[in-house]
Amino acid sequence: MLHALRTKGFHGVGLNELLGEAQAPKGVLYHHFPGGKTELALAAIDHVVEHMTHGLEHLLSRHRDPVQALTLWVTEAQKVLLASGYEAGCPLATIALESTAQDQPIRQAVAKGFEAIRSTLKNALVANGLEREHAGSLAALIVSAYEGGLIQARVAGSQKPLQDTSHMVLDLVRSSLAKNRPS
Amino acid sequence: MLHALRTKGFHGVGLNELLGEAQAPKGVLYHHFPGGKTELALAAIDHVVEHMTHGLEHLLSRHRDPVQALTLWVTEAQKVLLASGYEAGCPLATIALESTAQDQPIRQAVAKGFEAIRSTLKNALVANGLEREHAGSLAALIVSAYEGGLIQARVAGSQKPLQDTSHMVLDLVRSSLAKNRPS
DNA sequence: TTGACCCTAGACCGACCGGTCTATAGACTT
DNA sequence: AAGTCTATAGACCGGTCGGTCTAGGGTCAA
Repeated sequence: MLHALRTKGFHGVGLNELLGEAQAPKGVLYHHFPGGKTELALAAIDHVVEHMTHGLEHLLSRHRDPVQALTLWVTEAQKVLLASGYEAGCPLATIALESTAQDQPIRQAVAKGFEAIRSTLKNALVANGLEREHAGSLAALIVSAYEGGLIQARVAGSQKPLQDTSHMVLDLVRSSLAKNRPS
Repeated sequence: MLHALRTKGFHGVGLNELLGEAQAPKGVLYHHFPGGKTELALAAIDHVVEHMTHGLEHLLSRHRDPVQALTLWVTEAQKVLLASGYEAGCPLATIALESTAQDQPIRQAVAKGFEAIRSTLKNALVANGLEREHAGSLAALIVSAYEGGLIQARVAGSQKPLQDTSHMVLDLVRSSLAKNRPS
């Protein structure tokens, strides 16, 4: 589901196709997920959000320098993108854009996910000396850049837009931290 | 088509629904667009790309300070987003993420669009004293931030993520320009 | 061994998808 | 006025969608 979601999007995946790949019949799906495709997507979203925030927190805790952690984070995304032949971007972004006002539950889950990632980043930045508001804005930019960079790289079939973007953002983070904690 | 594309995405819009709104029968569509839905989407993409690049160039030519032009650009996007009840983001992003490796023509059109916007921004930055490579990276970041900010704002139902993001980016552009042209 | 219960399997459903095709209305030529 | 050609209208098509429903297999307790 996750792979399909990030490559084709919610509407792009067929339930039958999905179940075919998984060698599973419909019965079992609707037994465990009475909510059908939507509930399945929600579970996938929750899963990916947890995965992302955990991975991010792990990197941030392992590396004293947030810039280094973020660099590794982006590197990982680039690896995944490349390995998938520029098909696998961020699942959250795809679902986010496809969702309409009717898909409230899905939208809320995605929004919560972005919020969680921003919050994780913000806390790390605050812990490194940044003022709260500044850290919040910077966190929003990091997420934006990540998503936007992935979008451009995906359609361009090239790492360049993502590399350029992350290069600029990392520079900004670096200088922001240096300015506020000139230890 | 454009409105539908940016709110529901390519797969999310039904052809019948579209034609119903437009009060047009199928015949006329397939007469003018033998390629069907795909060709229609291509036309819509070309249209929106032209609209965006023209608008951007217009703003850049009108205002000596690129930061001011970009500020107005973002403000406009915010207005549209708000007026649509947080439904209308950037059509390019939605299509970009939904497209699969099979949708080559669509992907190329979107990629060309992003490339055009980046190029426009880059030229403006170079004209204002930035070194070429730096300008290219900064242009990529601006586009990334714009797209990523819109995504987050859309699902969050709030301008904040976009505002935070653009605030940071505009600061960065401002300081970059100031550093390289300390006139 | 029997009955109860849970899970699985996949046939089946109506709705709707994108796309095709024929009939025809209207304008333009001669 | 007759013929031609283009643009319109929408009925219709097979395929696929997400979702439902029933029949059956497996595993318990008694």
